[in-house]
Amino acid sequence: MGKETTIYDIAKELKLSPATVSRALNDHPAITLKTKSLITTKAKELGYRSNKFASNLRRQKTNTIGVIVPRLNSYLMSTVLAGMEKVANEAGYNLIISQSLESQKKEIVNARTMFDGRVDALLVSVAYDTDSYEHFEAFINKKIPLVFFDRVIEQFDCTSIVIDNVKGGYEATRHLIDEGCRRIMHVTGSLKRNVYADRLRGYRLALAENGIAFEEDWLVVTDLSPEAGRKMAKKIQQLRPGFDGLFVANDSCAVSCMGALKQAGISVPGDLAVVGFNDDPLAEVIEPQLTTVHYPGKEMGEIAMQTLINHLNGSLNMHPADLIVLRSELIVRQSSRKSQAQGTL
Amino acid sequence: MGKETTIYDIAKELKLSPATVSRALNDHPAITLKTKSLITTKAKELGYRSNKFASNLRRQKTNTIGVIVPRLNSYLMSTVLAGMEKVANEAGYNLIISQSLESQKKEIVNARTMFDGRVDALLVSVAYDTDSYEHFEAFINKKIPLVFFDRVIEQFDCTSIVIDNVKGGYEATRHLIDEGCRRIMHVTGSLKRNVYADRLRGYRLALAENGIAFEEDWLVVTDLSPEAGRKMAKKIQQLRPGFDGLFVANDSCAVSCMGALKQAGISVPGDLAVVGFNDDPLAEVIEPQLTTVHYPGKEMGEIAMQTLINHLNGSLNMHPADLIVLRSELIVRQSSRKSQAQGTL
DNA sequence: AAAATATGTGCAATCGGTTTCATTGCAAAA
DNA sequence: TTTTGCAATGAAACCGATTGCACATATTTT
Repeated sequence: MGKETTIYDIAKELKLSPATVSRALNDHPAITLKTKSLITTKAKELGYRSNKFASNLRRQKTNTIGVIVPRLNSYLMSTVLAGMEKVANEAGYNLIISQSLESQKKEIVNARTMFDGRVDALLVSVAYDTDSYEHFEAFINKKIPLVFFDRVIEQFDCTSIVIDNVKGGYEATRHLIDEGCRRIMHVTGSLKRNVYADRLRGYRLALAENGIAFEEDWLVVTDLSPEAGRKMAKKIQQLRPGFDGLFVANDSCAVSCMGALKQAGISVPGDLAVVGFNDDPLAEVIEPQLTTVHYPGKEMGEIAMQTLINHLNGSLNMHPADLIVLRSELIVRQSSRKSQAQGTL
Repeated sequence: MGKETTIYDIAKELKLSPATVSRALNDHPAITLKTKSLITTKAKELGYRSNKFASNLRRQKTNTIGVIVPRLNSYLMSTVLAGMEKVANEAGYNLIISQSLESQKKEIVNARTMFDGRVDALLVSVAYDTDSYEHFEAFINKKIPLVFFDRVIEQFDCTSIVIDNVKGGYEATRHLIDEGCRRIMHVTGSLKRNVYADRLRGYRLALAENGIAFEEDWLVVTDLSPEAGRKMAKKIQQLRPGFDGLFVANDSCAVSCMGALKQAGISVPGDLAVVGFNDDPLAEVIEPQLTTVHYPGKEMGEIAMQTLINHLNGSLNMHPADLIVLRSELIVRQSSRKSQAQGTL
């Protein structure tokens, strides 16, 4: 609680005005080099540190960027955040991170908090069940830059950073078909979310393109949790030998499903070829290794943040309706290699 | 950029003073219920939101808690952070999160930023190579609550939240011995860090207790990355059949090591029993499933944050030298079941 | 009925930088 | 020598909420 030194203290000691001190510390061109060095030296001597509140209050700027994610503790999201933090930190911005825990209600509260906290910009990946978007309007109205990533919404003309989920879904399915699958189940998340809706679109596109008629009960909407994966395994077991392919929209669900299938004596890929999504480290560890779509999480975080910061610094005009699509690609591993694995069982 | 409404606007409209408005909005007891509801109604009508800068400036409090972690994108850390965020959010605190990327240099910069940002408190898990601690002294001097978790330092009389790493290391090693191992390699991280030093201590304790002489070259210090795990596998292969047990201080390293061992034709646990640490989801997925020490990450985050907030709110005196130790326990899975697995090979 | 005590509001200072608009001093131009 | 121009610095008004103290009513006590 020792009293902080302020620019007034520095000014008094040097018999200068606080205005000059402020300018010197901000490297204002109108101040002599000599005066500047005098002031910075004294500042160091007194252990001065700028009071951000005062500065923020005056300049109406926080140097803080808000991020709302569904959850912090998922491989994908923590990777994206790591990328964001790195870029933001280097650019001198602070990150306020909060998680919606997949609930719209909490997302609304978080958005409000960010708004009241006067963040300079907001980055959002929306929750599982979000279906109204008024809580973001305040940002639009106040022209606070708002960027969506991964799980985006088209409601507003905001910059969005995504991967090509249609392509990802298409390639995953197409690959299964190429491996000889004809009856491919698709396990996914809420179709309100672009990521899942688009992957489904890709899936259906691949089916159609190969003359396979899609049936409603090939599609299962779940919360994509590991438990959901285990439940799916049970279901698949009962329907046997209904399906020969399985495309799950998320690796952790796919992996737990594979584990349960294995226990049930169903062979992957022999009986059922499996493809996941995201390229979670789990995918490389499970046996057989999981074919999946690589998701460039860190790059997404870095690019989203960089784009935003460029915009905040005025070096780049973020056109309202910008869409940035990152490359993702299918990583083929053993879980889908039906053609080579026939002998396994 | 529309002009914000302030308490002055509300005051003017209602012909009251800003002081009254401020008090009403803060639920001050000296204001009539009638006046209060009048004011809150008008505030809502005008879309008022408090200006935190002004408030912070006046009250010298940010309602923000800083967190510095080695990295955001590790299972353990993202889980801890998820716990912290949850509690902080519920208590109305914001979290500023930054990562040191295991570098002391960045940790110093981050600490400085947190300090200048006037966080109300700071939570830290120190970087891999940190070996001087002056960057935290500023917090001590200014009596800003400083709490270490997981990777703690004894330098300061700060509250620390840890698990009993000695016990964890002891139980892991003891278990290997019970399973019949006599030559147990220990792969760990920097011994500057309590977590690794203590696990090593537990390891040696277990060896000593069972009359096994520890040899220097049983101990390998690495960065515990997956690559390190793969390298270890190669080394083990060369030394064969030097070791019959392996205790790795972290699951992701243990898992990648197991994968490489498997490829090299070394059977786990038949040839080599393996135990990891942390209970990463990977541990349950690898085959054989990895015996490991469960680490209550979410609880650690929640408890660290709750303790801190209680202290900030004055409801709990955090004695300077408080140490909170969370329970962790060995989870026995197949990777260490030597006694039952003899037949495998 | 007068005095003492509550009760509800307002005044004005304060928090610490930032910034506009002078002002001062000195050198170059007339 | 006087004027003009510019460079460096200062004075003071912000930014918006908080809060100690004063003050005016309203209520209770004597």
